[in-house]
Amino acid sequence: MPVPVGRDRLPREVVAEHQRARVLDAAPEVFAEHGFEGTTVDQIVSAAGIGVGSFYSLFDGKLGCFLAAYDRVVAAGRERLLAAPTPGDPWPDRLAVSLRALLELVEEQPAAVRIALVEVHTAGPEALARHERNIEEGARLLRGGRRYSALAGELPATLEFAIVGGLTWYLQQRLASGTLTDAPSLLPEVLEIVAEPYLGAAETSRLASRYAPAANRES
Amino acid sequence: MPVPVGRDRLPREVVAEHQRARVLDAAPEVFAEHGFEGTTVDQIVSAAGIGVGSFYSLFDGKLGCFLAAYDRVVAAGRERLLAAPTPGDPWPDRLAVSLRALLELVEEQPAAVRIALVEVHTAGPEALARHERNIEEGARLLRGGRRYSALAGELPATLEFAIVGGLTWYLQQRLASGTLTDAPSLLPEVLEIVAEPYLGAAETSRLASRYAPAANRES
Amino acid sequence: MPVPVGRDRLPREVVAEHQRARVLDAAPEVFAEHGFEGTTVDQIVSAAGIGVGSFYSLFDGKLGCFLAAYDRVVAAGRERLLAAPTPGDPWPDRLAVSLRALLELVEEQPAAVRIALVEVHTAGPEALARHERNIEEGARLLRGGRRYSALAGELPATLEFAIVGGLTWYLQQRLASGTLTDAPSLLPEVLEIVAEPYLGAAETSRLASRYAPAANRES
Amino acid sequence: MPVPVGRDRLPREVVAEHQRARVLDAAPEVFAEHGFEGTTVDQIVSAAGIGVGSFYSLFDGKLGCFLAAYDRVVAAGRERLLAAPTPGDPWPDRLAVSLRALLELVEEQPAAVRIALVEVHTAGPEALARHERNIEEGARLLRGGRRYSALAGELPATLEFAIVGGLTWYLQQRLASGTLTDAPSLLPEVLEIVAEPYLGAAETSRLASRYAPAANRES
DNA sequence: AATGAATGAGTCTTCATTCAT
DNA sequence: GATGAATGAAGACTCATTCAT
Repeated sequence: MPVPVGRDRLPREVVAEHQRARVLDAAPEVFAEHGFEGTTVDQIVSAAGIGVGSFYSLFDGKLGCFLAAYDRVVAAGRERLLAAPTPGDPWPDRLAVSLRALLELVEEQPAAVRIALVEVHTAGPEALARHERNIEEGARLLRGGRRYSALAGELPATLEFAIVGGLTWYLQQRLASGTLTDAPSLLPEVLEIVAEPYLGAAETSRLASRYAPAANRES
Repeated sequence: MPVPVGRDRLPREVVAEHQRARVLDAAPEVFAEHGFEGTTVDQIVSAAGIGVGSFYSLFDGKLGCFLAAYDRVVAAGRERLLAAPTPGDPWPDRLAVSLRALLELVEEQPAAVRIALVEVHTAGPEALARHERNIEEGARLLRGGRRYSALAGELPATLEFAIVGGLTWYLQQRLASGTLTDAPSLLPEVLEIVAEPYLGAAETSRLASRYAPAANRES
Repeated sequence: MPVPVGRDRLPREVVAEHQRARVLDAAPEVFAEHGFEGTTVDQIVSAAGIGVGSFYSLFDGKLGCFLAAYDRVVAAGRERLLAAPTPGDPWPDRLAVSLRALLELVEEQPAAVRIALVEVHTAGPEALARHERNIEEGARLLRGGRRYSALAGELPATLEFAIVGGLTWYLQQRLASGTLTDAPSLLPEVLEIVAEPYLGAAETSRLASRYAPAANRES
Repeated sequence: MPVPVGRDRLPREVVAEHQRARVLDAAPEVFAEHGFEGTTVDQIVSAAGIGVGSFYSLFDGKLGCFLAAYDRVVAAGRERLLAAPTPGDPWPDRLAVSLRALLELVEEQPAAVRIALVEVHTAGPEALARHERNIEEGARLLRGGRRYSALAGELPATLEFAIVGGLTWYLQQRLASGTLTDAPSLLPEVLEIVAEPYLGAAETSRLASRYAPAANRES
């Protein structure tokens, strides 16, 4: 594989991207800890190990930084949830695998999840607008499950929003209480919230025992 | 000029209580509009028509005022929800009537509902702690419905939290979009979220048609 | 003379006005020393002996303070120049007396004169606009002298602006060089600049010897 | 590959000088638009098409750049004003031709004139000192006209400063108002300000009609 | 007891200057 | 030699809280 001729195009841009990445890596932790309003730019730059000046050349102020971090967190999460399931599998299986991936994400990056679900509400109208678009996308994906429901016709139009809300609440609660050491073990409960309205209790239970780790199957 | 003995022992306290009430009446509107961090003490005292000095003799700072307003709003809401149903009635009917009362409350005092469900997340750990206690109380009340469920044994332990989360989300969404002109008509959907896990689809539907206003029964 | 009934309406407003006055007294010195851009709000509040917060409740920022100081300085100057001459006197005499008053003002309050004539150019468009209006007023007043001129018809339309410019320049120069210890003695030169175009050299000379202090007549 | 001896001894210096020239060409426009304090180094280097690093190796900071630009502008202006008149001609004619050249300069390079006459006041003491030296030189040149004045003995010592001040003011006013499309046509007024004190009204008028463009002679 | 004028710590942001590449 | 990314000191301004009247 031939290396492109030319001395070092990379360095400059790579470094810039690298710095942006450092900030976007550090920002969620800071925003998650203090909230959007309570976070100061100084806290962010300290955590990222850059100067204030660099921060302002990298982002359009504190809000710009939050939005960028939010977008990145959401993009990474979407990617992960969509990449997890095997393409040809039936919807219930794909849903279960995606939710398991979500739980793993929550365990690995609680701060990222927190800014995507909680802090986004406090960062002004633009953040809220983006959040709503993302929630709607989530609801749209979920709605695909209606074809698997015997009760499809009776399901209320806002079901998906209620599900997303319930799920968010559930994760938030776990996040806040700090008791989230074995996230994947929560899969049965999460499936209960998300899948049961479409598949019914019995099928949901079967799905849970198929995808939950062994440790939980015996409970 | 002799002052009548005991002239204003009462008045003083009464006036103080009256002023506290004025502030607690005005505060939810202000906090709901600007968020906790975004609200200034000046905005509160202006809305309440008192001086800053009085404010600080009445409350322990901005946070103290928020907590007091939150407590009052929650107490009034609990009172209302508990007082609405007829004591001897069966649980499903009492639930439906309470939820209808909740929807009326949302319509009448959206700001109060908003600080109780949304802004409370941004007012620091003490606010969060109180909120969690209240949510737990709500979940405890709801849990009483399990005895009516055929599936009682299979219901996940966190079901009630998910329900509260879904309900909160649902109300929040409606609140934010500003389209909440006929709150009581939402009763069927709300029952779907709250009651269906316990009573099943059929019974929930029957409950809805019994307590929803006529206008919606025909839909 | 009966004192108005009522405890103390004065104090509050008097104090407020007093503080404003303190700032407006101190500001010209600071602005004159560092220029508009070079002056910091901290320098102003230190000089005035108040806190930053008070400053911002008194004025609409640094520019607001400058404009207020400029207006006050101009108003005081106009007042002084207009009040100096004896109403019934002929124009040349009134002009001479006004100019003598101006020179006294320059000697007493060089900082005030400096912000009115020099710094005003660096404080943005609003300051410039006000300055131009004032200059035009000065030119208008001066134009009254044309009726005393034998050459009235031939005088260029912009004569008055050139005179004001020349006078400004002259004062500025003296101000800048710091050699302005006996301002009134400059009256003959100032009359030369301002009055000569209207009255001619001979009459101007006579005017100067009539209004200049004795000490200079012999030179 | 042998490099030709002495290949680029010149080029290096030439390039440096070339870059300096590019900056000094661009700087007046920038300083004239934003004022000295309001101008950022970034604006200058962007306009000049060089990097910040180069800027700092070329000049001693922003002030150094301004001073260099000021000097260059003044030198070019002096050159032009001195080169315009025919050496052997009488002083009044040489003055008229120089002033016409000045007006052409104002029309061609308003930004240069602006930094030389206006912005120089806001660039600190060193700039002011240089400015004063230049003004004094102008006054000295002007003073040569006294020998042509019948009133030579009576002319005040500061006449020349007042003339320069009046002229500056006049040009500034025209520059600021943006109405300076046909600068040479202003020659009669400018002569009125500058030459009349020496030559008297009649001779000044004759001078104007001799050097003003035809279009104005008929007025 | 009630008021609101006064305070100043703390925030976001800009920009002249340096220095590693 | 030239570049521009990085720096951080410094500025304008806000607002929770205090305290003299």
